[in-house]
Amino acid sequence: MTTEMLTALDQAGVRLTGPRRQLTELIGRRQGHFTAAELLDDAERRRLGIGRATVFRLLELLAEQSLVERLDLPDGRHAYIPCEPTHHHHLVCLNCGTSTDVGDCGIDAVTTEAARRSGFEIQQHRLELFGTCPDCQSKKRVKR
Amino acid sequence: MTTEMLTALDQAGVRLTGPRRQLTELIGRRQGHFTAAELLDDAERRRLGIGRATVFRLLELLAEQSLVERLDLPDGRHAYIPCEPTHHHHLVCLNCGTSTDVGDCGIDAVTTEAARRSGFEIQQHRLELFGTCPDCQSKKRVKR
DNA sequence: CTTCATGCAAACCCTTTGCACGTCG
DNA sequence: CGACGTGCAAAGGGTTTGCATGAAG
Repeated sequence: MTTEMLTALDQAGVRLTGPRRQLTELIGRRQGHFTAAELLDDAERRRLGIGRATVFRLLELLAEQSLVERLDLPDGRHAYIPCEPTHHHHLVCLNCGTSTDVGDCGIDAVTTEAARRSGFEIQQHRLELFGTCPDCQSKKRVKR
Repeated sequence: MTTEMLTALDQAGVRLTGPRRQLTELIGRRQGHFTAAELLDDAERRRLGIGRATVFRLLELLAEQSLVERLDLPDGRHAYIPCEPTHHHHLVCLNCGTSTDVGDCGIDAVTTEAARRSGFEIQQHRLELFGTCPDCQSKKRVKR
C-alpha cells in the first residue's frame, strides 16, 4: 500500500525523495486515521530529521492525488485517512481509529430526495460515519 | 428568528446581555453560514466594541443549545449556521452561502446498509450537502 | 547542472485563557 | 449585592511561508 502511494506520486511527476519515502512508509504502518502532529511525532521518534513543513507539504500532495483524504473528527480535530482515489465515504471507529471505506450504499437516493424537496442543485456531498468497529465491539464485550 | 435565539437562550438560563443581543441580531441579519471572523468583523464595522472572546463564547453557547451548528466547508474553513435544534442535515449553497435544513431523506437506510456491509456499529453520522440554491440557479441562467 | 525539495525558524491564522473591571438580575 | 459576563492582551495550537542549503533526475 505504501508502494501504491509512491508509484501514484511518481506517475504524477512528483520526486520520490528520501523524506517522502520515509513518510509514506510511516503512513502505511499506521492503521486508520492520523493527524499531522501524530505523523510528525512518528518521524521525530525515529530520529528521521524530518521537518514539520515537509510533513504538511507531503500531506497536501497526497490529498491532491486523492491518496489521502482530510476529514473532520466529531471532536473537531483534523485527521487524514489513506484511501483509494475513487468516490466513497469513510466509516471511522471512534475507539481505535481504524477506518473502512464504504461505497455508495444508496446515498444518491438521499441527495436526489433532498434536491427535490429543496430545489437545490446538489454538486457535492460529504458523509462521514462514526461508530465502533467489529474488533472493538468484541473486546468491549469481553472486558465488561 | 433572532428573537427565537434570545428566548431559547433565556430559557436555558443564560443572561441576555447587551453584547449577546447585538451579536444574535447580527447573526440574524446574515443569511446562511458565517465564520467567527466574519461575525467579529460585522461587530467591529459597527463599532460595537465587542471583543473576539465574546464572539467565540457566544458561538459556543449557541452550539450547546443547538441553535447554531458548526460545519466544515469543502474548502476546509469552519463556519456556523443558525438552525433548528432537531436532528437534520444542511444543504449549503456554494454560491451565496444560503442554507436550508433537510430532514431525514432516507439516510437511515444508508447507515444501516453501511453497518451491514462493514460490521461496524454506527453511532454518529455527519452529512453535508453542497450545491446551488434555486435563486442562484436562475440568476446564473440569466447572466449567461 | 538545473530544478525542485528540505529543514529551520519565524510568521500566521484561529481559538482559548487569565484577569481586572463592569453589568445583570 | 453577588454571580456572572466582558474586553483586552497574551498564550496556545495548528498550519504556512521565506530562505539558504542540499538532493534528485
